[in-house]
Amino acid sequence: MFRQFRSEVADALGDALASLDLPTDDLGIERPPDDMDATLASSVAFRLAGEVGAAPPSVAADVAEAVDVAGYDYLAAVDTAGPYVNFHAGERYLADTLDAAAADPDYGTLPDRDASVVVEHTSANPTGPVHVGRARNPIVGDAVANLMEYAGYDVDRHYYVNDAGRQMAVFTWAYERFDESDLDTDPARDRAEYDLVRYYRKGNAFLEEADPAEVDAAEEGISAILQGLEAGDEETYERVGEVVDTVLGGMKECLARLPAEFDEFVKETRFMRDASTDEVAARLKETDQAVYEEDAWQLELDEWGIEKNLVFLRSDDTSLYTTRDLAHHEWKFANYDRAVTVLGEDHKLQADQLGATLELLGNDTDRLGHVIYSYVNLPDGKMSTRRGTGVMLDDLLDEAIDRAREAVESRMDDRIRDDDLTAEDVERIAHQVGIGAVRYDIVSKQPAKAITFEWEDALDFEAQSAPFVQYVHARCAGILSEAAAAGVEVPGVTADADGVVDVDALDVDGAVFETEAARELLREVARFPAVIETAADDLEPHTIATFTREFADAYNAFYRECPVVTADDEELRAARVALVAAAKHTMANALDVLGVEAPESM
RNA sequence: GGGCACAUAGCUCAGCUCGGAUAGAGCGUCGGACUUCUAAUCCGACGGUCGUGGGUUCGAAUCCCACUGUGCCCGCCA
Repeated sequence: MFRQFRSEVADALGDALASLDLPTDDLGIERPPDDMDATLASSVAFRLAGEVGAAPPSVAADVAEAVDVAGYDYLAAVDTAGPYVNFHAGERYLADTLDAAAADPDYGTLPDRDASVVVEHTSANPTGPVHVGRARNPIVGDAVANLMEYAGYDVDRHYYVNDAGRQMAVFTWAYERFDESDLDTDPARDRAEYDLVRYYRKGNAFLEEADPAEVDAAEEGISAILQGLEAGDEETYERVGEVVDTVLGGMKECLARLPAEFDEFVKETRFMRDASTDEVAARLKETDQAVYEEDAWQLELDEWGIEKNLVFLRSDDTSLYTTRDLAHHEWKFANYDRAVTVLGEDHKLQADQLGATLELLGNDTDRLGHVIYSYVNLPDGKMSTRRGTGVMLDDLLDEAIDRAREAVESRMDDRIRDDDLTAEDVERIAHQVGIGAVRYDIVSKQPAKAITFEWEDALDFEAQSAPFVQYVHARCAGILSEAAAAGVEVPGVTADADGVVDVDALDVDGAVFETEAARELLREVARFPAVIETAADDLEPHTIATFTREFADAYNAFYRECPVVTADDEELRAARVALVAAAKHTMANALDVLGVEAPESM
């Protein structure tokens, strides 16, 4: 609704300016401050004041006078407040919003764009347990993927597996070289990646500490693995693959707890085996930017503002990570309309080089998108799988669930409420709130900002956090089930088990719009699809979290002022039940984008 | 040394892409509201040189420049 209203305002204002022979290139349409009773406003009068030769308020009055609201569905009135032209939506705007959102559990989903997008995220090297330093990636990445789906894209989620590098060669060598008896620790958790990471750490420690002769022998073994991969040796692929798949299997289980699921795990070696990396390298050699210096093939990318040469073939003619990633991205372009990658800021230069080189190879890099996030660090330094430092994501999630469970239980004791929560309910709520709080805390912040991990901050359920917005959903669900269970007769309006309300017979011109709190809530509901659209266009899922907070404020004001089940008359009750259903769908879907569960009760 | 980010209330953060109405929330502090559809809620008060300095503009937290501080990157590693 908001999107149509916004387009109506643009049309009406454009026509008005044209009729006054004024430029229409900058309409200055914006959202007015919260306390202003207008749906949209324009600051165009400021810019036209000089041209017209009159003060902005006078220009605004002339413009408002020239706007013709006839013929528009939602644009009902125009007035001015000083230099601003304010646009007001009519009753039908709110009525249609109520109608659309109450009846549609998928409210907020935009029309199919007939375009596919691959969202690549996480892609952590399969060397061991997922630690909190990396956790921003799956949480932001999953939200970006969800967001694109809501925005009408056909989305695939990919995890790019770096299975061709030295790290995996070292890991494979160490796994084969050492036995359980060589290790001095037990696995921190009974899962594959916790088991195998011990070999990886043991191998790395060995390479640092062992006698030079032993290290030389080890390096020979590692080198043999790397050469086997490069030569396309099947046996080597199998040896490395066993380690990669086993560790990755464990990491998948950890990520599934968030939950973050993937449609495909794309292995780097795939682009070595199918010869596409060689093909990319051959094409790069033919470009004007290719130079052969210091025995290696390089690209001069200074046209793209990158001073550092990019080596794409080593002196022994083997490929590098970036060369393979080029083949990987051309494969993405061949299969998808857009490719979005979520990656840490340490990969920024590499991403810039990749983009420049893809353009050089003739690709349309407008199809490429990046979400760059800054790492989560510990108060006293970085997290490292190799060194074994860091807080594991599993431990954070466990602790979050434990603390959430304590909170549920203490609230049941301390509070005056008619709870009939079963033990299963407590456990469900603990999971929903605990994991939701971790995700919400991370996804609600701008990814570019650095975060230092502190247990207390990460697990604070009081601050603007998941339970605050989840509670709104639980309140909606409570009212709807209350209305249904109490057998409240609401003509034309029935809420089924999923909270879907049939509003066909609802008199939407009814009293629901008399209360300002209800109108304000409906305006927030109306805004949701536009919020999805903007967030998807900008790849900014954190703006959805901001929306959930603003939406929660509007809902809580409505909740305070407008009794629903006990409303005075049937028509009002029916309309408010529909509004609650609309609010529930809005919040449920906003939370769904964020990957945060929407509890029916809490 | 060069490049890319970030800096907003005591603390944690929105707002910046595309300049516009009194810079917004939460936490903390202080004071209120549960015989009421769930108080994980709500209401009120206190709290700001928007890092510093310049510039552009009718108008700058927002755009430009310089500086300071912090993070990240600058390998024939991934």
